[in-house]
Amino acid sequence: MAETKKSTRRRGDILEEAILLAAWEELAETGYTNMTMESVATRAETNKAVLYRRWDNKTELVLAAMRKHLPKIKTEIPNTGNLRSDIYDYLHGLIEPMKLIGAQTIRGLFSEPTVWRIIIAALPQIIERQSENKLTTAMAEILKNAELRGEISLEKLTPRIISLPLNLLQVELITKLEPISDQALAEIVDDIFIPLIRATR
Amino acid sequence: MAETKKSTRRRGDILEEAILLAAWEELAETGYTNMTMESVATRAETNKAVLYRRWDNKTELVLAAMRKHLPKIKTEIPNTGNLRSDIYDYLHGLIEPMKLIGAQTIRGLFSEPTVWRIIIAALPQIIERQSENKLTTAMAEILKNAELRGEISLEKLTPRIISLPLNLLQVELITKLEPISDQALAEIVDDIFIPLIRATR
DNA sequence: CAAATTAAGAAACATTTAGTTTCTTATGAG
DNA sequence: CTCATAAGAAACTAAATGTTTCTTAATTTG
Repeated sequence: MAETKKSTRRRGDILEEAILLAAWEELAETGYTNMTMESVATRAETNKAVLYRRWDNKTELVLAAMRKHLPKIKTEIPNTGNLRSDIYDYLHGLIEPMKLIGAQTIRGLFSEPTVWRIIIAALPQIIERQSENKLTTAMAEILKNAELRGEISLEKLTPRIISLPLNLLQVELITKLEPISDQALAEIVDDIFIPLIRATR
Repeated sequence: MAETKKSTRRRGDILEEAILLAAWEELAETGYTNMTMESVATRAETNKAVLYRRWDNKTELVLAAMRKHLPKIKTEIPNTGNLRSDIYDYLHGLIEPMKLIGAQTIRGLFSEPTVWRIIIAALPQIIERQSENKLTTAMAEILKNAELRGEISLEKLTPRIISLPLNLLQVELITKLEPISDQALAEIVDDIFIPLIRATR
C-alpha cells in the first residue's frame, strides 16, 4: 500500500545541489528577507542543521546559490572585423542570459534588502575576481583588435572610457531591475560609446 | 553635591532631532545591521517605545535620519556662459558635500546589507521624486542654456545622453564607496561627456 | 560481507532583535 | 492648579539565526 519512496537519504553533492536550487528558488520567489534557512531546508526536504554544516551563515548560502545559478560570463570575444559589431555582439551575449532569468527573479534578487549589499560585497568574489576582470579584459581585447584594423587609437582611451559600456549596463540593470533590453544596449553602443570613441582620436 | 542635571524630560522636536542624530551616528559608525533600535534609543538617552511612536519600523527611522542628515540637492544652476563650466560646477556642487560626510560614513551607510535596498527603494521618496527629477531638470536647463548660446543642438541629445554624467557619478559612488574625487568628476566631464556632446551635432 | 566511519535527520535549545503593551510620571497648556 | 499629552521604564511576544545533541542511514574499508 505505502509507496516504495522515502528510502533515500541524500548525501554529498546531490544533497548540496538540491539545497542550492531550493535557495535560489526561494530567493527569486520571496526575496532575501522572506527566505529563511528554515524555508530553504523545508523546500529542499532536509534540515536546517545540514545547511549550517555547509555554509557559515545565510549570506554565504545565498552567495553560493547565486554563483551556481547566475549565468556564467563568457570569455570568448567575437571578431567580426568591425568594432561596433564586436562590442554589440559581446555585450549582447552578456545580457541575453538575463532574459531567461526574467524580471521576476531579478526583482526577487534585488527586491529585498540584503542582496544589494551582498551582491556588491560579493563582486570581488562573484564578479570582480572572475568577471570584472574577465569583462574588462574582453573589452580591452576587442578594442585591441579594432586598433590592429586601424579603427581606433587605443592609447587615447582611458580606463574610464573602456569601462563605460559596462558601467552603463550596470546602471541600467540596477535602476530598471529587469533584463536589459536590446534597445537599451543599442543606445549605449550606438548613441554613446561608438560616437565617443570616434570622437576620441 | 549632585549636579543640577537630569531634571529635563525632552519632548517633541527636540527629542526627535536627538533621535535622528543618534540614528545617523549609529548608522555611520556601526552600519545598518549592527545598529539596533535599542542602541539608537540608548544613544539618544531615550526609550525604544519612543522611537516606535514616531516611526513604524527601523527602515522608516533610517530613511528619516538620511533625509535629515544627507546633504540637500541644489536646484540653482550656474550660468558661466560656457557649457563645460556649467556642467562641471553644477556636478561639483553635488559631490562637494559628500566630502564632509567622508568615506567612513559612506561606508557605514553602504557597508551593511539593508541600506542598499533602502536607498534604492527610497529613491522614489528621497531622491527620485525630489532629486532625480531635480537633477535631470538641472541638467536639462544647463543644456538648454548651452543651446541658446549655440554651443549644442539639444534635439540631438537623447535622455540617455543627458543622464550620462549623473549615471557615471552613481556608478563611481557605488563602486568606490567614498566621496567622489574632483579628478573622477573631471574625467567624466572632460574625457567623456563633453567630447560626446561635441561629437553629437 | 561485517564493522567502522561519516554525514543526514530530528528536535530541542540559546540568543538576538523587531515590534508591542502597559503602567507610571514629568511637562506644558489652559 | 488641573488636566491632557507624551516620555520613561520594563516586561512581553514573535520571529529568525545559529547551536547542540542524539539517532540512524549510507558509505567506506578491512
